[in-house]
Amino acid sequence: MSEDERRLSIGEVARTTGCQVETIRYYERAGLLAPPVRTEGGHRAYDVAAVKRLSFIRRMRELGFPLDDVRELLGLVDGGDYACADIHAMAQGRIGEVRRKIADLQRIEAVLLEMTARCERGETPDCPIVEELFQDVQRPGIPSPTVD
Amino acid sequence: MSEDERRLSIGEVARTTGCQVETIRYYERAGLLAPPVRTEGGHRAYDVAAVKRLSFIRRMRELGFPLDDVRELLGLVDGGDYACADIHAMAQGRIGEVRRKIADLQRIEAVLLEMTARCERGETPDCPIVEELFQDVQRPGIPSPTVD
DNA sequence: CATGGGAGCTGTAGCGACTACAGGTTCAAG
DNA sequence: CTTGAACCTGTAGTCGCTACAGCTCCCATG
Repeated sequence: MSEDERRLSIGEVARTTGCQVETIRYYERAGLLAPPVRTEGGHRAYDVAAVKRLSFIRRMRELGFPLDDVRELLGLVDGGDYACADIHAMAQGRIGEVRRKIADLQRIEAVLLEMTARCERGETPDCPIVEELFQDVQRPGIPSPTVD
Repeated sequence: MSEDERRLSIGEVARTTGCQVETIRYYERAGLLAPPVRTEGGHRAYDVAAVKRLSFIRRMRELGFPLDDVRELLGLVDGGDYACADIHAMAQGRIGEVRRKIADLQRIEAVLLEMTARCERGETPDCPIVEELFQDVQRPGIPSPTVD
């Protein structure tokens, strides 16, 4: 028996990929991971390919791709009919989102810094932060779309 | 009747605060906004204080505070027994989170840029991005906690 | 005064991506 | 053979809304 035929339990897969056991089962339910063969007792027994696939999913998730994107890309790879250009475009789109998010967060940081700078953090309930937030004027404000 | 006694419909409140009608009702259910008086027909009729409170909630949300924090802070303000220092600490904590998130996103951006730089976006299915993501080696990687 | 339609009402289900049980079965070490 | 960790299924909960469905209400126009 070669190295490629080794079977791993779901717990071993979880440890090697850094995913949680429940998440792996969730990915199977969600159609991202094919149902593996089972032992006589009904336990999942994964092969090396499944581990690679799961690592792929995990890396895409770490880069912030939504599961729909992961599913799409896996579909293309499975079919073997994907073009490098498509994947490039996907990554480019993601870069745009990340940049927008960074910009939003930097604006939020600036507002928070400005607020805390004016705060004397005393024992009295006269907090300029609270006062500012309770203003009835519409502040120029922080972008609404992607807040967090 | 003074200006302070004017009553507003939920739709008017939504327009002046920039919240959505459903969100306002959700905040009421969630215990952030006291149930307002009702008209004979059962429609909510808000006063000016409610509008201020809702604007406060909205601003905190825009700054990325979770509803639990908003609830807590409103509780303190309602009780009148809050200390400026506590609020300062809360804001400081939030600044830390924002900074961590920015750092994570910058790392993600760097990885995505590096990946796309090596991509020739051709018509063939030999994409270095896909290949990289399918590596079975554990990459140094992106921090797991706050991905997006 | 009737009518139409926009706004409001309640209650429930859905989103994304997990996470956390409860209550059972299997596996492997001692 | 016994123990207890790991596994199984199925369901419900998380967060902060959002989107119905199927009503009722309000008000302006004819």
